[in-house]
Amino acid sequence: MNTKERIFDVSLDLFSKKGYDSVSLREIADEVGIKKSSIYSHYSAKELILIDIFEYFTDQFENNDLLNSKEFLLTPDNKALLQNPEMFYHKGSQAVKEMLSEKRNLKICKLIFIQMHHNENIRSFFKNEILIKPLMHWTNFFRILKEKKVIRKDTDPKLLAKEYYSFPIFLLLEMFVKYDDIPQSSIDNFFDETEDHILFILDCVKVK
Amino acid sequence: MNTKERIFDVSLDLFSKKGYDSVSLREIADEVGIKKSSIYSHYSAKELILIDIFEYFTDQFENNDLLNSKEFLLTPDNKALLQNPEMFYHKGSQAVKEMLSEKRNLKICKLIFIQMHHNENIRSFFKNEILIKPLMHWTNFFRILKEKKVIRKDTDPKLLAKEYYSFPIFLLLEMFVKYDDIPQSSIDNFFDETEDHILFILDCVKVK
DNA sequence: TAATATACCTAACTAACGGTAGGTAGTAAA
DNA sequence: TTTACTACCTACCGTTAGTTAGGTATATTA
Repeated sequence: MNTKERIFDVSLDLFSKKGYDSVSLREIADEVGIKKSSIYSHYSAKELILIDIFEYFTDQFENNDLLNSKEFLLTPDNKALLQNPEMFYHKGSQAVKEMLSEKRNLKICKLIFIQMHHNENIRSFFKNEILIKPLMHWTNFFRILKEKKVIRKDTDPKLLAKEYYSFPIFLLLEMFVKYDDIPQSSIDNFFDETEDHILFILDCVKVK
Repeated sequence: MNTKERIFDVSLDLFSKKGYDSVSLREIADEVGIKKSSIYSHYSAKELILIDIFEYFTDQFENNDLLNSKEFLLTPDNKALLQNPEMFYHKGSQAVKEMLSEKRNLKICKLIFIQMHHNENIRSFFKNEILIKPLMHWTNFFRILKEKKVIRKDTDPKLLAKEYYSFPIFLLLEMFVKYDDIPQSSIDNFFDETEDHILFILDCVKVK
């Protein structure tokens, strides 16, 4: 593992625990085992480390196979979906699981939660990619289920989207507040609870 | 309005927008219209401003009449609750509404969301008072409803508590990410959406 | 009227920050 | 063998942070 990667990982680790501003280059250098000025051989400014971390994440976000797969795309003709909406949820959940199973990504995710109020780029990423787009996605999901009479007609797709989505976001927030280093058991638990949750919601609104 | 109060309010305003560390005493002093060293006539250290703000909030939290009223206390013998659980929710919601209707409290609430990852006191306050205790409260709520057969017996009070509570927390987070200054319309909307939400949940699990 | 306290000021201090200059040892290419 | 580059070093820079010292004008109290 080369020095630049070590700087990347040490920075990410510290940033995700204390926030960007509270971590000094001296601290990073100490942890890596070099002098602070040597960091400049790899990153020409502190902020470029943060940008690098953030780019690493968004690249993965955009290139995630499952999130972009045809199976994940929701169309009104998707027979499999209509017969088994839980299956469709499962696909999406798989994509998130794949992403968060890498420790780096989980740390970046935490960093985003911590840092979004202090950095305009991260804030707008959170707003668009973590709030608006997923909510649109799930609204569409419930809208189609409603059109196709899989779920009751007195339901509001937009409300249901929030009903569904607020739960895992809450769990993430809870996790990030609770732990500096997030244990694997807690991650597993996150997916279990979210699974129970979607089953509950679907059971509530399905046409019996 | 005396100078100390002005320092309090200006600090709260800036802290809730940019976070504690990103706001300098110069900035606060400029906004108040005095020199930075004059702040020390009122607060002997920067952190004492934050502590003062935080104490102001927790005092209100502990002394909130509605939250401590008998009507709010949940007992298995509470006939009114069993006949109309929506009413019980309404009481709790009133207490929160009363609290957040004061602009200062809303700003402090935002400050807590922003600052909790950087301050151990605020983090543990959030963990205990905003996460653990409310979840216990709502678990108890659903547990009694279940015992008294108001809601279905195949429900899990703990899951229901999270089902209920994750939603308003999500809305708060959404609001704090979206706005620097939170407009009244957004606050009104928060309570409307939360009301729709609890009605939806109760409707889902009620014995018909 | 004299003494005291308050609320502000200017000016300076110390510590820490991100960043730069300039040098050195080791490696690789010409 | 010379040249050039890389990755690191020591030492220092300017800036800004929170904080303190010491002074002044105003208002209150003895």
